[in-house]
Amino acid sequence: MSSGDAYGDPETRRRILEATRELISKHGSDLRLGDVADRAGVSRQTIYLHFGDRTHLLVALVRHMDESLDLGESLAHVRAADNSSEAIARTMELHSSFSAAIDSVALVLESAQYEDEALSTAWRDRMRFRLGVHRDLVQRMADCGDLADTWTVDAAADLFYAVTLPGPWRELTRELGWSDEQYIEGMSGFLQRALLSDTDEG
Amino acid sequence: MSSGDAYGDPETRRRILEATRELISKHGSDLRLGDVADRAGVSRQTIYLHFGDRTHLLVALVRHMDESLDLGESLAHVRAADNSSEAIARTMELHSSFSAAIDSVALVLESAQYEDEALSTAWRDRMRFRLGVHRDLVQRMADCGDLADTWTVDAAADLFYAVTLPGPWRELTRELGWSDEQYIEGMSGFLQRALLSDTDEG
DNA sequence: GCCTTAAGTTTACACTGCGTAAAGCAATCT
DNA sequence: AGATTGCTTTACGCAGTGTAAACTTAAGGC
Repeated sequence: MSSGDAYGDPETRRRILEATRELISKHGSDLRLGDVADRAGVSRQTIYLHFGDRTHLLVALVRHMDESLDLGESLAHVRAADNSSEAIARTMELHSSFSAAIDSVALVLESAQYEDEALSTAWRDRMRFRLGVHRDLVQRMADCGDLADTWTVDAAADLFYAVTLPGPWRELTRELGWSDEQYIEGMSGFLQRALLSDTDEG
Repeated sequence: MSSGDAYGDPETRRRILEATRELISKHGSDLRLGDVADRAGVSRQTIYLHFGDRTHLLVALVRHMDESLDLGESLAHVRAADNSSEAIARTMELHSSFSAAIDSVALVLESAQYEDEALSTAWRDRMRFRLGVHRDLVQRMADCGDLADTWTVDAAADLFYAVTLPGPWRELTRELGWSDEQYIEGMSGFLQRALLSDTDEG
């Protein structure tokens, strides 16, 4: 009912998802399905026909955004870095642009996940993937001998991941007035000092 | 109507706030005022008499928790540390116990702040205070010459603050299975390496 | 003892947003 | 022509918030 078998015209579906994304970025979690319908140029019931309920609309939105953002290319660029310091810097560049793009949706999903089973799994899926990316990165650092002795790969990966969550990004850039550059520079330096061995920090 | 002039019996007020806290830790942001009333042994209308509406109940809860937690003592213990490394470690101990105590409420407030003016100011007030505590701490490090040259006091304070927000704590301890000790140890080491000058990391 | 005020209860109701149900309409397939 | 698909329209049930008004109970003033 929810995942594979899409009801109706894919174009209509897409328009609804786009409308949802736009309204979330304006009104956060208190978006009304009626407004989404209006914005998509569709009746409210159509949303129910396509997605079943509010929750599954948001779940679909997560997938939709992942698909439309096409992470693969950016990740390849990170992996192409020829030293650990540069890899961290490129990761933070990616985080910066990515966070800005998904923040309003992330905010809603983050907070809804603890009240909603389906949303929770969708969001945690995403986060697991994110964690995996960081783990690979840290593993590479370790393989090069760049990871400081203090850290196991797992511990460093978890910290790298946790510290670059949307929350801290939001606080620094949205509340404390850091520019994108400041965030990238600051966090990169922070992580390089914390994770890499003292010999080659950059 | 909301802040200074408290309506009714302070004891009743306290019971309502306690009930709110307990129910939030169970049901998160979808607590129902009816349930709060039941739990507090009071009619639903009494809540409205005391707090006006749902929002101002939550605002009052923020103040209530701050008062009941009595931060002062713990902060004194942090300041009594005789080197920067130890100060960071003690800060993380404080964060650990504190985060666990307020997490469920923090989660609700964090997410609601972007939809609700009154809640937003209440929560940001709290966060400003938190930031100030970290800034003082970093200032002390700088005064001792322990802060790494890379950092200005402001940048280091912002990062210290942002990285120790409830979000990362929640992710590490709740989702990635870190124990309290692991969080304290891991984050302390992380911050010490990142912020302190290379000569004396501990 | 009587009056007043404060604190809280009870009942009732309006409003909003979610979700469901059913009938109808237009286009397309066969 | 008949059936299916995609969507609309109208209608309704339900839960939770917030408001209003009338009633109860207890404490204080004098």
